[in-house]
Amino acid sequence: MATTTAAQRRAQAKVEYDAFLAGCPSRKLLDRISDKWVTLVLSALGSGPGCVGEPRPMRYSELSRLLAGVSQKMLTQTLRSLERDGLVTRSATATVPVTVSYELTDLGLSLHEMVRGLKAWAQTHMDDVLANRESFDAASV
Amino acid sequence: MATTTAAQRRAQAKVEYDAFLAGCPSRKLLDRISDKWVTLVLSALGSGPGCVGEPRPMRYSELSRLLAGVSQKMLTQTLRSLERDGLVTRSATATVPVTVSYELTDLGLSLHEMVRGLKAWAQTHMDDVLANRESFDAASV
DNA sequence: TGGGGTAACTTCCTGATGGGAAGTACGCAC
DNA sequence: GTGCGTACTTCCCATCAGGAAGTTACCCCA
Repeated sequence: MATTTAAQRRAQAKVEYDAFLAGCPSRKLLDRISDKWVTLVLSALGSGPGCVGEPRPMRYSELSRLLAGVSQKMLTQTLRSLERDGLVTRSATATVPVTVSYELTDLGLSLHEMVRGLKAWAQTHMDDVLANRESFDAASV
Repeated sequence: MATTTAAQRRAQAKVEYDAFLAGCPSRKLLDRISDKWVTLVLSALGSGPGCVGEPRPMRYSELSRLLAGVSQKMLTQTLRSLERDGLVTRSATATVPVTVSYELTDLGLSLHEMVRGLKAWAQTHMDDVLANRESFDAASV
């Protein structure tokens, strides 16, 4: 047949791209999204401050305040690359001073589903990890 | 009451730890697991070369070959920190030369569930991202 | 009319970090 | 005793992230 369904194309992509290969474009993409600021920005845009809300647009300054410790440079850089990859949209309104807000696209939302799990995992398993570190450090004195 | 169940403690941890805060330990943990080599190592140990198999132990050299482009330094460093955090176990058998193999713990397996999604996402949405980049770059000439 | 304020960057400098390559330890085989 | 294979470890350098200060554009208040 001449046409393929989305599911078929996706299944094919799975064998075409292999993120284990250094030269594969999907490896570079995986490197890009396996980044702490990407994870935090997507978490913020996807479920708000408490990580329990709905996806909603957020302003630059709001993100900057929420993601404690992010430098302006890194935030701008991260948002720019997410925009380029089609994961967020940037919209500036001509108020004074100019107001810029960022929002997840559908594609960004699909990645958010994955990333949200990471943040939740870190928070729920923190105690386990801490305990493991303690016993590891104690053993290797 | 004086005792708490594991589930209660976990629910409490969710509010105690907030990875958005720069000083929170879970933020540092999230930074640690939002790392390209962590993602790739966990993917490899969790589902083998094609990302379709079962979790199984892998040798240092096997990982090094599979994760094309990883330096020995980074692989050792990543494995060490995963071991410290209780996500993998390291077992050396006294053959000649010594054989070392790494295997996911239950904790590592639970993180693998999240991480596997990231790699799959990168591979299935590669084309979308590529298309977005093209139109973005074309628009900003 | 000019000084101050704010949002969203941008630039510069410097310290940290990742990659590459070379070195190490061990023990057997030749 | 020399060479090899595995699993590291160390050193050096290029790149990169963080911090702080500068930039633009416009309005408000005196």
